[in-house]
Amino acid sequence: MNIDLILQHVSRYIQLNKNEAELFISLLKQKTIPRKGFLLRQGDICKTENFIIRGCLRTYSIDENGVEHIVMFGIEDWWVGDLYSFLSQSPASYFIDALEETELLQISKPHLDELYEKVPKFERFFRVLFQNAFITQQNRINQNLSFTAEQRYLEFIHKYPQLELRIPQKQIAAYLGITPVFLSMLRKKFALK
Amino acid sequence: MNIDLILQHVSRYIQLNKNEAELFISLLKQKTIPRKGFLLRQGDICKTENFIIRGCLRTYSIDENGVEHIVMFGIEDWWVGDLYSFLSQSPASYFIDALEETELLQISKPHLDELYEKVPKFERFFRVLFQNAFITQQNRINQNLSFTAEQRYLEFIHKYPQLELRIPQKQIAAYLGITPVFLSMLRKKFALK
DNA sequence: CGTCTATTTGAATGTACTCAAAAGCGGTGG
DNA sequence: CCACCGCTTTTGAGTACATTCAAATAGACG
Repeated sequence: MNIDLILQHVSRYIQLNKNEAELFISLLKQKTIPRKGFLLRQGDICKTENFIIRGCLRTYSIDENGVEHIVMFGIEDWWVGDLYSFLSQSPASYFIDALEETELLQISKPHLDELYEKVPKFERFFRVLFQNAFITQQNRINQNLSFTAEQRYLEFIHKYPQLELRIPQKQIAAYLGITPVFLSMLRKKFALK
Repeated sequence: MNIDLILQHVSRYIQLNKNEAELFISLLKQKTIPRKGFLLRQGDICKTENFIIRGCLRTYSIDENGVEHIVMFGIEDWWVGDLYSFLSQSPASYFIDALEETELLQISKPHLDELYEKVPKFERFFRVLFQNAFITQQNRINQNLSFTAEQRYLEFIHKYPQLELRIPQKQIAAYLGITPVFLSMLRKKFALK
């Protein structure tokens, strides 16, 4: 079980002694999701928060016209899940599926509560994580308000150059909030320059 | 100094004993901002996180064409600030000003760090706060991707009926990401039905 | 009461979408 | 290993949603 990655990840924010690290690890469960496999469907209860060791997931909704809208991509070193569903144990708003075969470490709500209880440092760990996520999301909201589709696309490939190579164009369009057709037109325009 | 509101707010998530509450309060500074007054300008360093006791603030950016885009409104019981600027003590991306005369309780970065140190429960407090803010923002991102301007407007007045009455239409347009002119057209359409 | 700002209205324009069809690409089975 | 099938991307034409510009009207505040 590939534990090093998550211990390294945690150690960027808090220091664990041996006992604490062992407890933490004992609360995790490994899972592998094949390409195109689902981690969560709209309407399910989200039972776990999920740390990605390897692979790529997308969190998305499907609107009344059947169009997919991606609220986030997850790759190595990221946590994914439907947080509201997880916390309230109510039906999920989002689908989560794999764009590549993906290896996860999962923690259930009871286990996470136990972890907060026994190792309160994890309050800080997740406080910092959510803090950062808040900043990232606020940025994205601001950019969605301020920028045209063209600017948002350029910003995306500038900020996530790795992702652009791994992910079909169609998915990038669903993240930017435009149609694949329109994204194709934008790219053609750039190619001419 | 009106402290009850913030103590009540904190007690929704963590329990403080008398000493802890006194320490917390001792780290806060009160401030009043007049209508149209600024709490923060783009380029300033954001020195404090700010809890709103009374009034209404807006956090916004101004794009290259001089157009304002509102990333959030803040009213009673909310925290506002430019979080990235606050944490890194680097120049702010956002302006924050008052739509109404607003009363704040402010905590500086050194004081907040001291608070985390001396009363670690506050790690949990802010962890939960950021958790909730994350969910709210993710929702907004999803709605910006999924909905037309018309749907977003209806959603807004449904979700924040109090705000709609307190805030000029122009500001709502800047929050929804549309022009005031177009919002006016939408409203006319509804009035006819 | 007068000034300044917000809102409304109308016309012309632009950005992004829909629909339809063709071309490209990748995975799978024969 | 090649051929085929399904999915993604491209291309083009027509359309819809939202913007810009300009001017008139309404409302708020000193």
